[in-house]
Amino acid sequence: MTLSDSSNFIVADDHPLFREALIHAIHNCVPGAVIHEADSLASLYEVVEANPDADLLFLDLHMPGVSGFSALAYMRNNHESLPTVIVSAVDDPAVIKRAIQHGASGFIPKSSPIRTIEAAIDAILQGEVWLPDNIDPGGGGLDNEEVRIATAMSALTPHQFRVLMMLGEGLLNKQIAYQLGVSEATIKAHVTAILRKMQVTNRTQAVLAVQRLNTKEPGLVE
Amino acid sequence: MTLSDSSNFIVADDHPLFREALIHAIHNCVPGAVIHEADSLASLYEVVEANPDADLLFLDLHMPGVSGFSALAYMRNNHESLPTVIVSAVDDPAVIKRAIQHGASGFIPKSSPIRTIEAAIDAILQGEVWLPDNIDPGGGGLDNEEVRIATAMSALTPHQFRVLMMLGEGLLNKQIAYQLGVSEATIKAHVTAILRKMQVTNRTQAVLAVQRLNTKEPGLVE
DNA sequence: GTTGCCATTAGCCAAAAGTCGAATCCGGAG
DNA sequence: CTCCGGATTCGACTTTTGGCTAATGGCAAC
Repeated sequence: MTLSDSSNFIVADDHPLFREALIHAIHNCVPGAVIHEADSLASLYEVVEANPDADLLFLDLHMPGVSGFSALAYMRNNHESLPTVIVSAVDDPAVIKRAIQHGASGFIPKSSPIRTIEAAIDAILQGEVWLPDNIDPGGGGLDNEEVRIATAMSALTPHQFRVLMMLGEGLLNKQIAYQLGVSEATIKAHVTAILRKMQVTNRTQAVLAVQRLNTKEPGLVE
Repeated sequence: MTLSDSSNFIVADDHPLFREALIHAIHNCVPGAVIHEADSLASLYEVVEANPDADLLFLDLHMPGVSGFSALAYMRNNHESLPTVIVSAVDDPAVIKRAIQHGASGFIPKSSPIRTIEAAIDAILQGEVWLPDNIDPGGGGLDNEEVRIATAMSALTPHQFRVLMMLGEGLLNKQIAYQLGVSEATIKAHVTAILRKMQVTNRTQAVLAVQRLNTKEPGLVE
């Protein structure tokens, strides 16, 4: 009941069954909605590029190619006009808080009953920020270091971001080049740019930086 | 009131104030106890080597040089006769469960009242496994991958383990060599041995493996 | 169009990483 | 004591990284 007849949504989740269920819920909320699917970081790129006018992105925290808040931080700063809702099996309050602080427009735990999920979708389409019950997004802000990393990461170009994620899998330049179908020289150029922007001096440190956005553990008190 | 007059304890924690408080509590439980202190991974090594007959180790989860379960996994497999109690500011049930599954003889949250800490020490000296209230160590076991990593890590020699931890800080071979006072060639040899034992092909992958023992996030469901 | 950014690649070079084999040291078994 | 195995050390060699320059083409904004 919410929008024009040409509502465009993107659902990014690597679990086909859940994707289908989510799409079903969306259709219940917005009957005429057009929904595009992605099941990996690579396909998410394609879909987002192909649909720059999308109204909302449902993003799983863990997909092949990305894990944690990396993708969220990147999407938020490179496609500011595309609101992003996190859909995740994790329901740790700290994770939810961090997602919101990284710019998510809502957080839907996969464990939610369908009724709740539909209510969440409705609320978010109204422009609200939807959170599970009993979650207070207030309180302490993000770790300084985490903000710095997220900011640096959002300054990466799409290709650089993909390469960074592959560094995070421990791949060699050669392997990355092969998988992306480009020459090793290209990857080296990307890596150099990545190290600069992330303000680190080698790939291991870049990977460690990414890890800080990919774990529940923010900065470890005491 | 528990043991012979020559009880030997080791307290490893980088926070001087807390170390003192813990030592005080131990003295209350075992008046004649001899207590050795360590405030880093390096000093922990020295103290453990110097006191192979120690009766119990109180180990903080986060010290300069190590973070997470790495040190626990290593100690448990290289000094089997030395029971280890984790003392940590973290009190996430999942973390406590994993500590026990990695072979800890108990878990004492730093937030515990002194009375409780003393009760914990008493219980552990009796040979019991002490846990905070309302923690059930049962349930799902450790991630397969996590077990493999912990096992591989426990096969490392002391030097190799230290080098691995320093890899985990993103240091260069050169820097590690300087800090340990040996040549770069030596570090390279250690790294090669580490890569073999951890069954990975480069340092980035080794660091990623270590990270899996250093975060709350075990294997990420769904 | 012109300008600027991104992606791509080559080529070159210096530094870092990783492999191999060998020397040394050291603690325990015989 | 001698011998053995592992830990530690190190140098020589190969591969991988990372930095720099320069050139190409595409695409979007001005």
